[in-house]
Amino acid sequence: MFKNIKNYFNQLITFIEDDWLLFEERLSIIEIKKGDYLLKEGQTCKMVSFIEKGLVRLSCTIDYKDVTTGFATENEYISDYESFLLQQPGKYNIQAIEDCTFINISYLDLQYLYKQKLVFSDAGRKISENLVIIISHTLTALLTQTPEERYLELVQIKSPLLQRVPQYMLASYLRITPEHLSRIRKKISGN
Amino acid sequence: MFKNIKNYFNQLITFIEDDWLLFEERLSIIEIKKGDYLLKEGQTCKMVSFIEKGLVRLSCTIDYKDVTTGFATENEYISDYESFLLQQPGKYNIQAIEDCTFINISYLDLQYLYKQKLVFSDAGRKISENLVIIISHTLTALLTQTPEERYLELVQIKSPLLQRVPQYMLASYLRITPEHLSRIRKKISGN
DNA sequence: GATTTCTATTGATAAATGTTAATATCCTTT
DNA sequence: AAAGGATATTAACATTTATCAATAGAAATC
Repeated sequence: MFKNIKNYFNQLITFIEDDWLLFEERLSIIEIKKGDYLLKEGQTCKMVSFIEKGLVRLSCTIDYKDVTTGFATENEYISDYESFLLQQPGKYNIQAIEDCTFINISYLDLQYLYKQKLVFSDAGRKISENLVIIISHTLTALLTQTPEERYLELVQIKSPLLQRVPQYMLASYLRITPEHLSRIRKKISGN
Repeated sequence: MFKNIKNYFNQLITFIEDDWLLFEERLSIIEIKKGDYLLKEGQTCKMVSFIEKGLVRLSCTIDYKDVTTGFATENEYISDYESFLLQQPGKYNIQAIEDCTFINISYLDLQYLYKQKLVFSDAGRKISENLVIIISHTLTALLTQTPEERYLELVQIKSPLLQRVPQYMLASYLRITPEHLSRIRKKISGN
């Protein structure tokens, strides 16, 4: 069951067998169906979820409209990090675009582990650092690219994702209307 | 000399006197003049810099144009985190908008400290977590607000900063042209 | 203090993107 | 297979924002 999450951690850090045991007994598993929510805005995010299977989107409501701000899929983490880290009510929804299986660790269990051994604090630091890299890159892309360029990069880097996400959600993520995305796609495909 | 940086850390974590000694002997001080660069794109960012005095901007070059992506001032950190964390050449410049004094810690010294004591790894984790919160918030703002709304928030939250930054840099940061910012300001001030 | 350079504003026009509405396509469900 | 609902495309038009050009204002340099 924990093969994927173990692989993920092995890329970051060296756990000995004993660390794994301590870690695994803190994990919980949740399954939800397509369309269902793992987290709704206004709730305090209690856990970080490793995606064992499926695809989710991160969204929030702006001017009564639902805006997709990110996607995450197999072997990635998802959480409302701001809400999770501050343990305050957050602004984000996490919704399953496909049936999903999550492996979760709660805030309290994580704090417990951080205090137990340096290796856990190190792992937490590295995961945070990775997040900084990922979010920084997203931010830079948004600051420096046009919608068309962002779409092209998405096609290049996350092509498999495009097949699994409805276009209107992609448009929302790219910060353009579905109509405009449709025009960009037409233009790219060669008028 | 290290009063400000100590205050900053005391908000995050409890260092004992011994920790401070270990920490302080790893710090270095750099001063640069207005207009000069602490880091230029293409270089690998070797350190994280606490701003003791002054004001800097983070920028990168897009289509031969210089784009401001962030500001940082007294009692904040600045770095090209992506370049720093990966120890790879980066895309960002750090330029002094005013004469600056930085207190720096190098990548290698930081790795050394992380191995010494849990408290340093914990501090590093918390700083990364703070960064995640800050960058996430910036990202969300960019995803969900119009240029005018972003300007108004900037006025509210970082009013002192506005006095110190030329308007064309602000415009670049808001992702609009200086002309457009000028029009927004005119409109807000009451036609 | 005059000159020069950089910065900010304004107006006219162009380009990009959004809005609305109609139609077409695809997917479910029956 | 038909019906219904969701999603995607297309067109006409509106709005936002950028571009270009000219001018005004501010700040640095001599």
